[in-house]
Amino acid sequence: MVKITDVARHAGVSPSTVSYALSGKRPISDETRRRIQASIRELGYRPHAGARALASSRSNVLALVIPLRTGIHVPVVMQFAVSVVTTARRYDHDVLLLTQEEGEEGLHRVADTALVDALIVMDVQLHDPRLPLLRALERPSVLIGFPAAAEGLTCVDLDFRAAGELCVERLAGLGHRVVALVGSPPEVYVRETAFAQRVVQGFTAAADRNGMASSVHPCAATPAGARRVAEQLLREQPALTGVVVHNEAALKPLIDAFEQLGLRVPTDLSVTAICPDELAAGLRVPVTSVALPATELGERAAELLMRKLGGDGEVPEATLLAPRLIERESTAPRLA
Amino acid sequence: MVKITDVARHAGVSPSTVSYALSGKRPISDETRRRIQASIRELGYRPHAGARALASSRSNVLALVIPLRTGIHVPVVMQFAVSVVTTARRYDHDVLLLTQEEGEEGLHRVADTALVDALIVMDVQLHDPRLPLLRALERPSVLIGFPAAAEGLTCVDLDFRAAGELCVERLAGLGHRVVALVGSPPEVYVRETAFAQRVVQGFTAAADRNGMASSVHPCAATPAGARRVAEQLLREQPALTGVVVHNEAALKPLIDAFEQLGLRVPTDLSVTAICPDELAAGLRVPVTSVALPATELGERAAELLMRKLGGDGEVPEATLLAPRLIERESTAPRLA
DNA sequence: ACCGGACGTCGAAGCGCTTCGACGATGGAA
DNA sequence: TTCCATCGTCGAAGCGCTTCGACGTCCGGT
Repeated sequence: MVKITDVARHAGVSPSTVSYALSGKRPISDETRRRIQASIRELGYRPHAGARALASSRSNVLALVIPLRTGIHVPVVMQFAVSVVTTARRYDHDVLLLTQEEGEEGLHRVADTALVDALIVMDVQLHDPRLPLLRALERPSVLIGFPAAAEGLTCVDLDFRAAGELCVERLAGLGHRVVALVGSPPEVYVRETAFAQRVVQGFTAAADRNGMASSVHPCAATPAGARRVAEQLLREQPALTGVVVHNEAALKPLIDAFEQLGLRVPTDLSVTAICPDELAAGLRVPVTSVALPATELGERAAELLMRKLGGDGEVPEATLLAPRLIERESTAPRLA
Repeated sequence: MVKITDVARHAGVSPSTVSYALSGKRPISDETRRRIQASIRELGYRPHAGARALASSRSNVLALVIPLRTGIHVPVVMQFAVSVVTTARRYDHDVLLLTQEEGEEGLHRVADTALVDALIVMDVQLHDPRLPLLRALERPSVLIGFPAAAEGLTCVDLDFRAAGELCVERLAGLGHRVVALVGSPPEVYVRETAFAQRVVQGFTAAADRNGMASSVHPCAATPAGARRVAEQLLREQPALTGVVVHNEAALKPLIDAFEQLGLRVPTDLSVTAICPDELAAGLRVPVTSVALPATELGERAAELLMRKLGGDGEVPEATLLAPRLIERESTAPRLA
């Protein structure tokens, strides 16, 4: 193994000069720097990660905790992970992969051994048991998703409220006057995450603002549940022409149910959804939807972390990404 | 930060004794060990990863290179990654995530800086440019997939030949006498990977062994291509009752085409496939299939790597996992 | 002409851990 | 009883890097 002293000798300088030439933490003359760089190339020098970490107390590694729970859309997680890795590399950092299974002990381990400099935690629950730990940890972290009490934590997520609004605004723009939100299963509104409620808020606010008649319907994540909701809507809201779906599992069966009940999409009924793009695009009738911007979330999370590590002042505690609606074939102007 | 000297002082021993108590590399009396462990718990000691890596030249981190190319099934990659992480943890190792994008330079970086002790490389191509590097690297590696020349490399993969055989044997067992293999797109047989050819070999061998009439049909990965192959099969092989599909993209359109042409699956035609489970199980007619055992592959890869690191003698260069066929609804006995 | 500061470099002191050699104590073999 | 091997522990020497303080040199300001 070629080490810094070898480079120093080869370039005719001291090891510290090589180090400074590499880090730029002190001025080095162009001439010297060039000579050092030539030596580095010639000898194929690579600084030893462990030694560097020990001396500088910086490992240049981030931890990424990925969820394992069923129900989350795998391609989205993957997209996110890739985006984090790519972004981290731009800042000369690597990414250590942890599974949620490791729990708090895992966080402790990588943080306390100084294996990583910082952490990104995905799939944060409303009352996540890891929160106190993340607050107490001496290393910075960024969460994906918003827990109930986010004070003192840096969080990134899609702005679900705005997403709800956006779906409604789109339907309003197409002339729809009566809309319904088909939401997550009832239990989700209680436990898990706050995002479900945020969607409801946005949906309702936008409907009110536009003087639309609106209603909200939690929906079980099963075909039968979707069918039930579809029937109920037809019965109770005969004037309904616009639906917003925030329930991945129910989206397809819901559309099927509507069509079986005699409503064509988008001719009779316009549908928008908040769900992964692949899901929306892959249906028989591709659905106009607001996607979860996994790549952008990953990038933001990594960048926030780098800023925290850099000590560039404070970073915002909450980052909400603006939703973007992708027009597909499930929406149409309301028939006069 | 609490360090080993703190623990040593607290326990009334020397730092080296603490180290030996932890590593077990020298005998330590029960009494002393207990005292040390109590001190560790009480002080909350965690050895510094960098220091440990520097002193022992072992980082206890594996690199995992995941593919980004489109066309590979994301959930399978994810399953694989999780499995590697889980297995690595059993051996007290962590996993650093690299994307294929980093290429050879990335491998060099993590290996030469001693950031990782060993590497797992997924999605290996037939003539992968990284092979010479992996051979030359001072750190052990395991490949997922078989390149053209695998000498000197440790490779793990599904036994695609046996998978082809298994599909045919199943059809033979159901009484089918005339079978066809609908394979990968023509270009795949040239470039990319050897697995396509292995499936053909297995398919043909098993058909011959069972005295079946058989034919092989490369197939473009498009609905139109699938349709074309279906039509051709009906025309040229009127007695055909069994099909093996080794082409993810063509599976669904192929079945659709058959049914549109008047063949019911499985009544008139039995179909087996080699493809990810989710795909096979998610179709209108769930398809009897041989799955890619991602979890087991990940576990095997990690375990092989640990053995190589442990220096427990030699490990086999090639590990082929036995295929397992999952019975679904696309196969039935041949009608008399 | 003189002084202060920036520039460019060096030497040395660690960072926290592992590991090697050494050494007394113990115990079984001769 | 003597000797040697083993056990259990210690001290010291690094592992390869960063960083701090120091020191000459050069330059511009006064």
